[in-house]
Amino acid sequence: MKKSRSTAPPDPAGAPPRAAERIRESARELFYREGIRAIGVDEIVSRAGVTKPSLYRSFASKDELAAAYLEDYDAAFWQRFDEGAAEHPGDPRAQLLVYLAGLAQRATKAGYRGCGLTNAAVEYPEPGHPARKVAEAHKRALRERLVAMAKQMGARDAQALGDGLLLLIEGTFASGQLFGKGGPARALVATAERLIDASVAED
Amino acid sequence: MKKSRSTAPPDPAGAPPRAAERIRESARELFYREGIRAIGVDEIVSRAGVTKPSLYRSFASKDELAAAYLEDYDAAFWQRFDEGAAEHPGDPRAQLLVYLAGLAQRATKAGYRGCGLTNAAVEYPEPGHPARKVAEAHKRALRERLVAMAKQMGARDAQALGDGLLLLIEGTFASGQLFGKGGPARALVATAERLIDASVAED
DNA sequence: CGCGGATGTTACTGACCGGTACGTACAGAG
DNA sequence: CTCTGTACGTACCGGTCAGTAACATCCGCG
Repeated sequence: MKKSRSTAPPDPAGAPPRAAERIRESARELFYREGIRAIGVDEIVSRAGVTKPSLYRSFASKDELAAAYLEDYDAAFWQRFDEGAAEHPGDPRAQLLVYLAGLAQRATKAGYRGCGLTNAAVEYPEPGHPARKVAEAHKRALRERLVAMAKQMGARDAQALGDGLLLLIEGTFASGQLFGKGGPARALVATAERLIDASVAED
Repeated sequence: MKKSRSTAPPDPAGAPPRAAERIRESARELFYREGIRAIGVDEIVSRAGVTKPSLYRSFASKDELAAAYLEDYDAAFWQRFDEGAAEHPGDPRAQLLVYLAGLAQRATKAGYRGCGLTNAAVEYPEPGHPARKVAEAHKRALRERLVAMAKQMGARDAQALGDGLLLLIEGTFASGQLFGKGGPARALVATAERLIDASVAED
């Protein structure tokens, strides 16, 4: 029974599902759900339906695979962040609140696992680690983006408002996976609104 | 069992530094600094100057040792939280801000590692894990405490203010270890003040 | 057909993991 | 002095980890 033969889908657009791609997919699911340190490479390749040498032909090490997973995560984050913003062109306050509303909804569901990038930084405190470098770069970019939006909103102190919003977002990532359903993340939008309003008001 | 007096240790006072205590100490340092999954039991006992069987005479497993470490961490947290509160009896706003100011200072130093309890929950997403149970119980208690303080402050919606403050605190834990020195945690106190003021104002 | 690149197969390494069977040093009781 | 309980160390277990070597197979292309 060569079942693996029949399970292979007829690749539609000429591009066959490369082994590296399947590995990235299963790494993304398993690393995010269980944590990077908790998942061995054998589990990843077995879920991807490939073998270990295929993994090491595309990735130099497990650490580099973790970094690749985080780069995928980073791209997916910005896509979600921006697609909400597109609904309200020129209105940074509304743009941010759309993202926050979606985040709050996800973070108050059971089984929520927070931000893969933040989680990776928790798992790898060592400064030079490939995974941590990706996570830190992402968070720096997010901070800059939030400060820029705060400035567009007309905040008296854009840095302070941007940082305050970042604290709320990271707090949602963390408490979402600590409390699950009905957690404090349900207060996210109202808290952000209150904070923004108090930060752009006239002196 | 007859009058088993021999079960009690012979010298209750002036007890020598027992192996279990030294293990707890080194577990606390290593687990917090490097992460629980990153540290093997060999490293703990070698740092404690004892041997592995001594560990397993006092703790049923590494997971139980991790839970014990988190219980110590929980006790230390509340001691720090309460000792700041003692400076301002009857003034919950000032009590909270004292704690937040200290937290912000710690979280903006290089090498900050966040909250050991939150980190443990990130490392162990599995619901029934001993370490996770301690972490979740701690966070539930913290949430209740913050909501109670919000009520004392006269917030219109004490649950919302308490949850908002929890988001800020967790966000500080996370972003402190992501950004290190000069991170967004420096905005913590001002943000909290703004949020509290906006939550207790008259309608 | 033959070539070459990508993948699978099998088996292996050395290090490390959490955990344990068993021997030993010492203190108090008789 | 022996008996006994306790606290500790020595040496080891089976399993899992990340990573690799050697070789077989598939498949598209010329």
